[in-house]
This record gives sequence, structure tokens and C-alpha cells, in this order.
Amino acid sequence: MMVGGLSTKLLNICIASFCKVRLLEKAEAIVIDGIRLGLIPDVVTYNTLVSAYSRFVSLDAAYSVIHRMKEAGISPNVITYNSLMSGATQNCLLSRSLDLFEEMLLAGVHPNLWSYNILMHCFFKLGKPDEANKVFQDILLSNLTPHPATLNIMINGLCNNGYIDNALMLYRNLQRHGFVPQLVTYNILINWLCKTRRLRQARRILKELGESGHEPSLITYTTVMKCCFRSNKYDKGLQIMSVMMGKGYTFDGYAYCTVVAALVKTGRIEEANACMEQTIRNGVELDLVAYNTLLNMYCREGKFEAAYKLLDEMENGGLLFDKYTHTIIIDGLCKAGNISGAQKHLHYMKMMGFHENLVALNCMIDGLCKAGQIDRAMELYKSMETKDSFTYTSLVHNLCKAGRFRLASKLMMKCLRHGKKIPKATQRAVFDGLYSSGFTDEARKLWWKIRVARILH
DNA sequence: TTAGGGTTAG
Repeated sequence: MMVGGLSTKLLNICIASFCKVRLLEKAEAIVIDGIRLGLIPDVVTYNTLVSAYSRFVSLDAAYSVIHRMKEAGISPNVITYNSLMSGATQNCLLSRSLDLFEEMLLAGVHPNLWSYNILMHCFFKLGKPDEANKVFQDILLSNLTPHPATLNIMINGLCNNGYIDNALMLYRNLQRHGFVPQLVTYNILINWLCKTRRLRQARRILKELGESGHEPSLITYTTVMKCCFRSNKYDKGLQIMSVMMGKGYTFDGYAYCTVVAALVKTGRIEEANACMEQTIRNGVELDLVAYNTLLNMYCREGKFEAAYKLLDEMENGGLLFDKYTHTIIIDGLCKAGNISGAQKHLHYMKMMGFHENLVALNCMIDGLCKAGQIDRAMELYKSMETKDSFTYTSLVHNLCKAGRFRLASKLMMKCLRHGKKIPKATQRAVFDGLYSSGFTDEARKLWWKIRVARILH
């Protein structure tokens, strides 16, 4: 429909641009203005709104648009359902997403390739790679031609479910059948190979990316930089950051958080502060992860007033604290020696539904030990359902410092028998402690037990 | 539509 040179198509472009930047109220205002001018919203108008509401607000809000759509005599089509499914999948409402697929079939709407792609993604997120693979096989057997994104979802989903070798095999097979990897494909593989410490293979894929003619993106660099930090190669990681800056990449929240977290971890707080200021100057909108990074920086600096102010800011902005937020607060308080504050927050965290936050409990154990309250740390340890090598290392190390070598030895063996690692330095401290305290027989036995555990695990 | 970021011990 055209009114004085304006058309619904043009109106839809305006609405889509507001939706893209989450300005849904403005998008709705444009719809109303359009109607006043005689421009009738069409299926594209409604689908654009459904997509934005299901991604950024809620499925209920998206359904209210569908209700308006139906009232206007327009039936939801495959794009409407795909938008709902995509929003549900992105927001981890996975069973809702599967229900929507059924609902689409019941409504007599035929799924298209995009519907199957979302369905595959959803199954992978649910940890059901076999189901996802069935969908993929159905696509191959049907008359639908897979989109490169279909293959990327498959490769990433396999990696995400622990099937990296299968993903690599699929990648090679597809290449033999003429598939030209996209930059995204390379980034997916590099990321998972880095995460699983298969660095030789990661380098190979990185080399293939270089030979492909694609220019590595900000995402590629962030992935490699993070990989360096993960391997404690901080200087190399920071060198990559300099290369990125030299190449003129504009850092986004992901890149900044990676750098700030590494600087904080290595105690380079001033540089971290400068980096964070640059982030804010660049207009990067802070999300939950960025807030947590900033919070950790304040806690490490001992700036608790600023930290609490930040927590208020997060709450006022409608951000819900997650397990990272709670852990950072508890660890920060412990490291500042405020054990009772940390315990109060631990209690609050549990009330908020985070009962088994292993990392937070480990921080509490370490905090109690360092405050000289090892028996209370042991009580907490006994009450925990799961423990990891951090739990044991903290306890064993601090028991040694307190001269309680026999208990340290007992705990350490329990840890090693469960196949969990204990740093060599901690093992040595237990052994030396037993020996120098006169428990020479026990020390010798421990040495053999460590060797046996090493062979068995 | 698909890819990158945040927490703990030694």
C-alpha cells in the first residue's frame, strides 16, 4: 500500500531497524503512526514484532502480537513460528521451542529449512545430539538444500556435546563434497579446539583460515587471545590485543571482558581500570558478564562501596544476579577477611536458589582456612555434595600450613583416588610434612599410594 | 538462524 510516497514496505524497514536495537516502543509508535497515515500493517510488520518480542521480551508478549495479527485477519506463517522458536531457543526455553514446532505442524504450516535449523540447534542445546542428527539426516534426505548455517549448527552442536572428533570428520567430509567453510565455521572449530586444549589442531585450522582468503574477525582474535590467557600465557595474549588494536578493530564487550579479566587475574588492576574506562567511553553497553567483570575488579581492589553501588545499578537495570555474581562477592569478601559477610552472602545466595554453587563454596572453604577456621571449613566440606580439586587443594594446603599433616594426607588420597588432580607442590608439602614430623612410615606409604593412584587414574 | 567474554586452590 502506498500513501503519499510512503509504503508499508518502507514502514517495515523502519520498524525492523528499531526492533534490531531493541527500541520496541518506538517500533510500536511507528506502527500507530503508519495506521494514522493509512498504511495497513502486513504479515512482515507483525512478524518483525513477533521476532523482537520473543527474543528480547517474552513469548507471552510475542503471542499478544500474534493475537493482534489474527484480529487484523492475518494468519501466522512459517516465519512467525520460526521467530517464536528462535526466540524460545535463544532464551533457553527449549521444551517450549519443541512444542512450538508441533504447534506449527498442527496449524497446518509447513516447516522450512530455517525451522529445521532451529530445531537442530534446540536439540543440541538440550544435550540431545542424536535427535539433532536425525533432523540433519531428514534435511539431507528431503529436497531441502542445507544452508552453510545448517552445517555450522551441526559442527558447533557436535563440539558442544563433546563430539569434537565427529565434528572434525563432518567438516572434512563436507569439504570433500564441495562445502566451502565460512569464517564462522573456522571460528567454531578454533574455539572448541582451544577450549579442549587441542592446540596443535587449533593452529592447523587457524592456518587453513589464513589460506582461505577470509580475514580473521574480532571473534577469531578474541578466541585466540582467550586461549592464551587460559594457558597462562598472559604476555602473548596481551600481544594479540595490541595486534588487534593495530589492525583497527573496535573492541566490543566480549573482547574487553577477556582483557580486563586477565589483567585483574594477574594483579594489573590499574591497566584493568584503564581498559574498563575505555570500554565505557566506546559506548559498549554493559551486560551481566561485563558487570560481573567490573564487580570482580572492584572486589580485588577492595572497593566494596563501589561494588555495592554497582550491584544496585545492576538490580535497578533489571539484571538478575547469576552464580558468577554471587561467587565474586563471596570470594571478594573472603579475600578482604570479612568472613561473616561472606557467610551472610552465602546464605542469601542459597535462598536465591543457588544451592550447589561449587566455586562459591570453594571460595568459602579457602576463606575459612585462611582465617584460621579450618574446622569450620571441614564442616562445610563434609556438607558438600560435590567436591573438586580446588576444594581438596585449599584444604590440604591449609592443613599442612597448620601442621595437621595426617588429616591432609587422608584428604589428599581421597582426592587422588577419585581421579582428581592435586598440584605437585601440595603433594610435596604433605609428604615433607609427614616426614619431618616423624611420621616416616606414613610418608613412605603415602609415596607409594600416590604412585598407585597415578597409575590407576 | 550458526562463532568469541565473566568466578576458586597451589
